[in-house]
Amino acid sequence: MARPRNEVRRLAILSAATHVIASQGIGAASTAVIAKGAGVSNGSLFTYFDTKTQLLNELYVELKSEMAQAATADLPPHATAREQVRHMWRHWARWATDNPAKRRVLAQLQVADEITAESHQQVAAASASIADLLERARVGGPVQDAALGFVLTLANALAEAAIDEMIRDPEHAAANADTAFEALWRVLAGAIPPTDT
Amino acid sequence: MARPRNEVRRLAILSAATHVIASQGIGAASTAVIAKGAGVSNGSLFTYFDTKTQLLNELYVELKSEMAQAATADLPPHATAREQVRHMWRHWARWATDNPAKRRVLAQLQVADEITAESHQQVAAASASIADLLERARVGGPVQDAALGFVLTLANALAEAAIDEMIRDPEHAAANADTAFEALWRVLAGAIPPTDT
Amino acid sequence: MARPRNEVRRLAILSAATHVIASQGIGAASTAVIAKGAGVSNGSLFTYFDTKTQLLNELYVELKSEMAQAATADLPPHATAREQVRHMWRHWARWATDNPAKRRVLAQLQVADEITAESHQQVAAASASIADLLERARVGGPVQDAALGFVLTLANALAEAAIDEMIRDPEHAAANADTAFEALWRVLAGAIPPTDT
Amino acid sequence: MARPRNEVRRLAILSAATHVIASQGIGAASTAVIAKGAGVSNGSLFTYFDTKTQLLNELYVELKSEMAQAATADLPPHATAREQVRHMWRHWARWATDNPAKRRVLAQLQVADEITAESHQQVAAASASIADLLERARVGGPVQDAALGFVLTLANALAEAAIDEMIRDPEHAAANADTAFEALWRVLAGAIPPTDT
DNA sequence: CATGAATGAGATTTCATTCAT
DNA sequence: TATGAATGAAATCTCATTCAT
Repeated sequence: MARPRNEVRRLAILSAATHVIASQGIGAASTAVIAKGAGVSNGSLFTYFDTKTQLLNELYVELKSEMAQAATADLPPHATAREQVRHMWRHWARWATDNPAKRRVLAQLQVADEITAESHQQVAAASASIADLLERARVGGPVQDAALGFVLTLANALAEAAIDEMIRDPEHAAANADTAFEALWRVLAGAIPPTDT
Repeated sequence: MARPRNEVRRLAILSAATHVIASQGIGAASTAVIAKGAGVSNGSLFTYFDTKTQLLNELYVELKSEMAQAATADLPPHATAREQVRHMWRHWARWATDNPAKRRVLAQLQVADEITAESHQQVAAASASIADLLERARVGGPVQDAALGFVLTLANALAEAAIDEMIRDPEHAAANADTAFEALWRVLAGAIPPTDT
Repeated sequence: MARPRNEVRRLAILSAATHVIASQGIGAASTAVIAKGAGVSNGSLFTYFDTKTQLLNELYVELKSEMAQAATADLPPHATAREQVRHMWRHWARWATDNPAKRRVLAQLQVADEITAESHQQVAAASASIADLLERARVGGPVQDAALGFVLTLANALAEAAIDEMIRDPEHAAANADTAFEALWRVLAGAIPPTDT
Repeated sequence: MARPRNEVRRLAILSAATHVIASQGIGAASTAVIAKGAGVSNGSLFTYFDTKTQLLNELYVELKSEMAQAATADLPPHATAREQVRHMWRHWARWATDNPAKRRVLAQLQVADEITAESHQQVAAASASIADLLERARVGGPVQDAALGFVLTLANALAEAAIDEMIRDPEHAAANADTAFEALWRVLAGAIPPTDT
């Protein structure tokens, strides 16, 4: 079954999957429900995705890539590392708060057994520019000798936790975002520069 | 008296569930497989747990409580906050690396839709001493004004990420453990004392 | 398993079965539920009744016999057939309205597949005095040449329908009882005597 | 268009259910057995009926409607009430003796707990012309002041009992049919016209 | 004899996937 | 290519009956 040309339908299916998983949980996301949500027949879904597992994997890669892209968009090229990390962090947090459903889905897919090692690798590749930035930011800091993967995991965990809290308590979102950024930066660079917004 | 309800069997079922979920994922953990793994008949499982959901919830609470208890065992009462956090962190990490299967299960159950709000509350109660310690540790630090829940989430995410990495790369586990603790401490207290192990 | 001596328990089980079936339907009457209703252990039930089918059959015979006995109690020996039938009918209706649960159970058991032919025969034997009375009453009437079983079935159906209605609409129970008796009598004897009551 | 939902298959399932219930009782009528009897896969049954309960309810309504329609087919419009009731009675009896399996099923479903109040209402609506006829027939008779529901119940019980007997003893079916009709008529109208047949 | 845990054969229902139309 | 009916394996849970205590 070659990939068909009607990209719109494919996206409709992925979108429906997102909404179903976000609102009802991954357990309720049967192919029938997803197809209906996409306004597509049950059987049609399988001309766009060979298996349900494949659908889930593609969704995972797509969402994670979108998030990575949002995080690193418009990075000011000549700013300091701290400025760049702060920029990234803001965009990351904005994408997350703007797309709570996608975030919820990502959280579920991240630990789902159906996601293959290959997908995780693809995601890592798509997150390369985030990795690059963190690599630069940690130079001279306390985690400079750790494995980069470890630092990435740490940073990601921190960010996820912060965003979770921001979504849960929108009123203090701004303050928490700042606090979280400072925490992230302390982990990376260990110190706080004298002045900065 | 009839055959008494056998606590050993109940634990065997929970243990079987742990092993199945850890090795095959939560999707493969049917009651049939769990029962067989426990050397128990399919029907018998349901004399120990009314529903599969209940089994999962009890397993979650049990594992998380065990972890919390391991983390806060033998806390030196008169040590500094930093010493206490370090102590907790070491025990936590040791439990996690000693029980990788339980860790994997916990990671899966934490985001499973079957886990009820009540179970999450029970877990929070069981983790009270961890919360207390972090509450003391952050005094005067950069996150002292954030919601405690937020700090807990942050610390937990950090620890989980670190332990993930330690399990993934056992050779550098010790070094990573130290790095992670320093990161955790910086998040909590913001500064590094001049001397300490 | 010989019949045990503790008749009280046996009756408690039958009574519990009656209440469960009457209120929840025969589908909800598992041996566990019946046993609990009788304040008896699950296993114990099987020392009083070899199988669930046997329990149901004994219950059926018991209830039907009780009803037949109630219907023909204190039959005035020298009264006319009409007087006797009326007497029987009144007692029958009273028993039914006084024991609505038992009635409902009887209605369910009558058509249950578990009731054996033998039980139906036993019931017929227990209803012999009703049969005798009807046999006498129909002499000279329009159904005098039909099979007696047929007449019995007819009379029973009529009575059941009437009692159903009396239970459903208690306010007009008395009037309906009279109407039903007249109907019954017309079926049996075909004519209404000039004066009576 | 996909394969269209096949009415033939739906009827095959209902028919299989009828045969199983008639010969083995409602207790033996598992969806697996019914599906196999219909030459249909287990899962397929559920594309025609959402639940087993629904299947049973539809079967009940369908059979009862068929019976009511058979009973009131070709009613001579200008005949006397007695003629019309006799006509109805004959058709009713013929349908019943021609379809003994359906009859047995109806008897079982009538008292099954799975049949909903709504189904009973639908059945009542489908039996409206029978009710109309009885309403006309009882005018001036001894049950003219009773609730119509009561009269319907009575008539139905009488008919059912008679048909039971006719099926049980086919040799005397014709004679019993006549006897039963006279009984029915006496209940309704109280008197027997001088000449007829 | 009483108890209630143990058993395992079903029962109903869901669902990814296939395939006739 | 789109549709949705068809499939049957699997999943959860129930229950009559047995049997260790």
